[in-house]
Amino acid sequence: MRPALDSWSLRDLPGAFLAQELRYVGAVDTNTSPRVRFAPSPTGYFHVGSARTALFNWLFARRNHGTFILRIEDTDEERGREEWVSGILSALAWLGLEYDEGPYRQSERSALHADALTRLWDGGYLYACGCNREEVLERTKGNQTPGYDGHCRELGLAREGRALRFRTPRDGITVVKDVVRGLVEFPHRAMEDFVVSKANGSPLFVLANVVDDIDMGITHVIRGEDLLPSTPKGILLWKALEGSAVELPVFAHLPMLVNEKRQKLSKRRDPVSLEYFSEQGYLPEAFCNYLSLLGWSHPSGKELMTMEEIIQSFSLEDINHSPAFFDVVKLTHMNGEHIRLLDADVFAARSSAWLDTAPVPWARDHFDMDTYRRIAHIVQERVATLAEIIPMVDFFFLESPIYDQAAIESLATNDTTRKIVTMALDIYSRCTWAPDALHEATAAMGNEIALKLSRAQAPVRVAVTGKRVGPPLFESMAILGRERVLARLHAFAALVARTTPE
RNA sequence: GGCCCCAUCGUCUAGUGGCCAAGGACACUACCCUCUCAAGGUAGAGACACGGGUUCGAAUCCCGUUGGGGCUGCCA
Repeated sequence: MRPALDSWSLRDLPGAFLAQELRYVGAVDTNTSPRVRFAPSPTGYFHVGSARTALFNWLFARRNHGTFILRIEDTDEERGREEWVSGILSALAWLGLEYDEGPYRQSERSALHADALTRLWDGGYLYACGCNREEVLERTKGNQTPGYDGHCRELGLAREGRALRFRTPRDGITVVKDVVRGLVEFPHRAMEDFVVSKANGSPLFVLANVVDDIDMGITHVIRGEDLLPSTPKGILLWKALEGSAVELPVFAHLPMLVNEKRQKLSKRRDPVSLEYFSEQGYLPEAFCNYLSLLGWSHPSGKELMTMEEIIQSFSLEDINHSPAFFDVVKLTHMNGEHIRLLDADVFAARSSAWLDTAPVPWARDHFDMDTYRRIAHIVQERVATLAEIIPMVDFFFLESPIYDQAAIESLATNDTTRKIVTMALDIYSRCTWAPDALHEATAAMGNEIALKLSRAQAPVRVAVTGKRVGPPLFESMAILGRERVLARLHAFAALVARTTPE
């Protein structure tokens, strides 16, 4: 299905290409150190598809001791917005994908693009076009091959004030050599004379993208598969600019990330920004780990990996062909695994830092780091996201717990509740204040009225934490302290009395 | 419509002609563990889209069909 890379280097490369390769013999560094770029356009918030592309570029650069370049493709001043640019920057920062060069702004490189345009014009590769979209559509309505009909191709129109089109060869094909797809052939007759610059003179994507790639010495173009159809256009431009014998970059078109309807993830249609994941308490390393598994897999099949492990085994050749659905459920599970991988003190530090800016129900100055440190390891082994910590520890930092109404009501109609609370008030005021002793005391209490521990602890749990589920009760009580526990039991008794229906 | 890409459990994938009565992970089910909830452990259910070839032998190679997707902008 996919020809080996070296099979085509011998077979279909022209002699000139081989000569080109020979020039680099001895020039060790330029030939062995790859240069890749992540080139987002600031036309929407940063979503997971962009993150995956950025990650794969970064992984490839790190694996091969190459250079990872960030280039903002902001040539469309109509759609670009400055806040989207900072969104890109902060997303990359959160992901931990630091770039070695950039951020370059394409809009600041217009002199370069203008120069390329002039060279192409002078070389006869371009022609001016005065048609507008409506006219073209009108003329080509019934055509077999869609797109521009070449109306102005031989008109010899003056360049000024007109859009410029590339004179696509009528015959022949352009072959895209792609590491993940193999050789992909595009017949020229199915390619239109595409526009390279607008009537106002500003360059379009294909042009600016290629000119900048050439200028920056990009060796590997790693991007989404949606860009595959525009690649032959880029190659045509590349050859027009650099000569047909030029050494093209290695292309790697990554399979699309799709939504539940198997459509390409879109900024408008699938509003899941990266910000959401950091706000929900996903760990960037877990996020990257999960993302790395979308279209790529470790040769051993290992899934839970550190960034270092991923870097060490990452390779473009191992990327698969099919689109992948971004599954938040699996991401969440993996996030939990990464949380559990953390050293206890690291978890305490990172999670408390996250809590610091998260929406929490307690007053900020009621948060107590010493208490948190004591409970953190218990929380660590049962949450999948940092956001799940909040309801699990809130009762430590609240004056009185947030009561689960359903729990209160069901306990209030239960006779044993009152008994247990009364007994608990008594026994907890006398017993040793330690998890084991509290465990025994509660079990003994249950024994007296023939209740299993699971039943006997329930009212106590609700009284102390406000909820039916939570961290281990006796450890929590030990940390909370005898006074506060007793106070909550009293308050709870009153609450139950008030709630009890006659 | 045209061009291009893709096709293994619900999902992400392993698989590059025999080691596959198809392996792993998430989700699901049952059980174990257990003070609740998780975590953890064990077991289970679950897929090669279809049809033709090639071959002693095909999930793997070829052709076709079907299905899905991408592109088709003076967006990127």
